[in-house]
Amino acid sequence: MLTQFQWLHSELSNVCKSLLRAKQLHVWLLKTHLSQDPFYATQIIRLYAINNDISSAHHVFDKTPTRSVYLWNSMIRAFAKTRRFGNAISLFRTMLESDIRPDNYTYACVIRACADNFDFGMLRLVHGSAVSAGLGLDPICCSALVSAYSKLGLVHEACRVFDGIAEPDSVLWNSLISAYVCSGMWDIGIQMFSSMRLSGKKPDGFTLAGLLVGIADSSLLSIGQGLHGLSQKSGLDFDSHVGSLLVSMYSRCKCMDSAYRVFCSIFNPDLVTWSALIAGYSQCGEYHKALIIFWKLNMEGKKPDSVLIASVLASIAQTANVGPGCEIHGYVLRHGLESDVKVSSALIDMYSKCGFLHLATCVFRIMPERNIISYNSVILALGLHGCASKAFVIFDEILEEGLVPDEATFSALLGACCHAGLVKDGREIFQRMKDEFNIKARPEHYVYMVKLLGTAGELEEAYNLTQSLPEPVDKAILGALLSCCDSYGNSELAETIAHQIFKTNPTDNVYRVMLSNIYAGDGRWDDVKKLRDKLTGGLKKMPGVSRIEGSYY
DNA sequence: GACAACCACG
Repeated sequence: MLTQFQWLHSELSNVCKSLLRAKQLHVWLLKTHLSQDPFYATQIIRLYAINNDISSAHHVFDKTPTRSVYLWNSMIRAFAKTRRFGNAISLFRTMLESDIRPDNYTYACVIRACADNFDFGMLRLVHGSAVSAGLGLDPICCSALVSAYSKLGLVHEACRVFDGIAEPDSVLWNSLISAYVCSGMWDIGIQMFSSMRLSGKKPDGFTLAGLLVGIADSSLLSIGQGLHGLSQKSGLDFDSHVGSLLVSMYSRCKCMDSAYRVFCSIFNPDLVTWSALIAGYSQCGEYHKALIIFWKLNMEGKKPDSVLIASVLASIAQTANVGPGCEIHGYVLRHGLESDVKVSSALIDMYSKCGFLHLATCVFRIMPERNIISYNSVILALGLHGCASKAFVIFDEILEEGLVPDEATFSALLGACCHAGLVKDGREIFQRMKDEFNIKARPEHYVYMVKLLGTAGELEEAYNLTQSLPEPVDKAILGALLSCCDSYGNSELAETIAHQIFKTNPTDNVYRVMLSNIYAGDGRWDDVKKLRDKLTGGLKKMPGVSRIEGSYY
C-alpha cells in the first residue's frame, strides 16, 4: 500500500494538466502544514504554472517564509514559461537584492526568458551578470547562452560562448549544432556534428533532433535519409522525439510514403507524432489522407490536443467541406477546447473558407481570449466574403484592445480592399502600415497594391509602384500587374512587364503563356507563334474538378 | 530544474 508521502510524491510528479488537482493538492498541503516547506511549495508553484494559474503560484511564493534558491527559480520559471517576461525579470532583480544568490539554473532560466522575449539588451546584461557571478564558464549557463544568442540570430555570439569552453559537454555541442542549423547554416551544423564525433562525444537524440530540423525541403532529402540511417544504427529511432522529427522531416521533403513508414515503425506513437503526420499530409495537399489519419487516431481512443485539432481544422479548411469541420467543432465543445485561442482561430478560418461567414464571426465573438492571429483570421474571413468595411471595424478593435497589428493584419486588410475594390482605403492603409506601424512592406503587400490599382485601371500608378522597388522585383508582383494588363487589353505594357519577368525567370513558362494570351486577345498572332515556339515541354494544365457535398445549412 | 518535437492568420 502507498504511504501518504509516496502518494503525494507521485501526485506531484504527475504533470497532468488539471487545475482542480493542483488546487486539491494545495489544500491538502495547507491542512498538513507542509505547504510552507520549500520543496512542496516549489512543486505546487510548478503545478499552478503548468495550469496557467500564475496568481495562485505567486500566492504560494509570497506565503513561503523560507525561500530557497529552488523556490525563487521555480517562481521565475513560472513567470517565464507563461510569457510574463517583465515579471520574471523584476523577480530576478528582487532576488539579486535579497540575501539568496542566484545559481546557474536561475541564470539559465532568465537567459532563456530574454531570448523568448527577443530582448537582446537584457540578454547582454544578464550574460554580464552571470560572468561576474563566476558562472561565465558554467556548462548549464553556457548552453542556455548558446541557444539564446542563436535564437536572436546572433550565431557568432553563440560561437564565442562555445569557443570559451575548453571541453564542451554533449549538451553544449547539441546547443551549438542546433544554433547553426536553426540559423540556416546547416552545412556548418553538419561540420560541427563531425567535430563532435571526432572529439569523442557520442551523438544522442538531441543531436539528431537539432540536425533533422535543418532538413528544410526535398533538396536536402539525401542528408535527411543519411540521418535517418544513422538514427537506426544507433538505435535512436526509438526515441519518440527523433521519431516525430523524422516524420516531419520526410513531410517537409514531400515524401509522405517514407513519413508514413517511419510513423508505422514507431511503437505507440505520441500525439506530437500523430500531429506531425497529419500536418504533413495537410501540407502536401493530401487533405483527405490527413482526415483519415485523424479518424484513425480517434478509433484508437487517443485524445487529440489543441495543436492537433488546429492542424486538422486547417486541413478541412483547404477541402472547403464543412461537414467534418462541424464534427470537429462538436468535439471541441464537448472537450472544452473552445477557449483555446489556436483552436478558435482555426475554426474561424475553417468556417470562412467553407463559406460560412456568420459561423466564423460567431466563433470570434464568443472567444474568451483573442490574440492578433484570431483578429487576423476574422479580418481575412470578412475580406474573403467582400465585407471590407467590417474588416476595418475589426482593425479599429485591435487598436482599441491595445494589440499590435502585424504584417498579416495588413495583408488581410489589403486583400479585403482588393476584393471590394476600395482603392482609396487600400492606398491609405498601405501608407499607415509603413508610417504609423513601421512595418516594411513585403512582396505580398505589393502584390495586393498592384492588384488593387491595376484592377481599378490605374495601370500607370501600379507600374510606377513596381518600378520603385529594387531589382529584381518579385515575379509575383509583376505577375499581378501582367494579369491586370490582360484584363485591360494593354499589350504594350504587358510586353514591358513580361520581359522584365523573363530577365530574372527565364524558364518560367507561366508568364509566357500569359503574354501569349494577351497577344492573342489583340490579334497579334505572329507574336503568339513566336512566343509559343519558345515554350519548352511540360506544359500541362490540371483539369479543374468541382464537387458538391451534402448541404449543412 | 539546462539543450530538442507537432500548431491557428498570410
